[in-house]
Amino acid sequence: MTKHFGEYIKQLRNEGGFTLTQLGAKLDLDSANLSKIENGKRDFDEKRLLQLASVFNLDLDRLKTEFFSDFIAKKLYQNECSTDALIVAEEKVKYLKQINVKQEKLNFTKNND
Amino acid sequence: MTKHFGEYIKQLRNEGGFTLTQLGAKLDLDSANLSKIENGKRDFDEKRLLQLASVFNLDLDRLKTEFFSDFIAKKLYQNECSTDALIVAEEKVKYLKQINVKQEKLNFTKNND
DNA sequence: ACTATATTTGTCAAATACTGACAAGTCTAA
DNA sequence: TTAGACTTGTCAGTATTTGACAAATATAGT
Repeated sequence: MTKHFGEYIKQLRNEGGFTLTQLGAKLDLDSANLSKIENGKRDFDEKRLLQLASVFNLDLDRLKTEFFSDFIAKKLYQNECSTDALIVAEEKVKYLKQINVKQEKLNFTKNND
Repeated sequence: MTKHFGEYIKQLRNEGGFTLTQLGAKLDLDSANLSKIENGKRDFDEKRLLQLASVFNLDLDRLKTEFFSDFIAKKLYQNECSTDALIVAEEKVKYLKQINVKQEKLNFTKNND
């Protein structure tokens, strides 16, 4: 388990035997900034997840899970929020998906009047 | 269940019989902007959670749970991220807390050399 | 229909946060 | 001690968020 996503990247990088400069190049990222990310002083930008996955041949969905779980844990921890929020969040995601399905059905009907 | 936190505020406001202007005043918030929040067109600012809790006499921890669960659900939904992230996040929160405890112990020892 | 109030929507400048870039520092191994 | 790796600090440019206000629309009472 890593303290933050940057630490996870560092692990990957070390396992892969890359330098900061090498990995930075693959991610379009200054090595200095990558260093900060690895040390938790900057956040890794969501938009580079796909690149990261492809550099290390990772499954994007798993990587997302890693990234967002980190993001969420940090948020809850920093705000001293109960992990009950996670349970509630799960229900809400279901609810949002369900609404979306309903909306699609409505649009379908509408477009076929 | 509400689609977003703003909708939840709207419920509270209606139950309390306030107008947007009235509630806005209590929250230091322009009524127009509060309207946008209620309709999901702006985000409610975290820093006003305490005020919100006090206006409606709500338990702050419960309100935080509501707020952050919404925040998290939105994040996962928008990024099409698996809810597995929630399980992982729970472990991570535990881990972060545990690290913090260890750190405190270290500091304690240090300060008492 | 008219008026007053409530709500919604659009816009904009100011404040804030984020990002890329680079310089300068420390660390490490040959 | 020198080269490459890594860390840290800083800063201007960019993007995002926020507060504020005007104007449009909606709603309810008369």
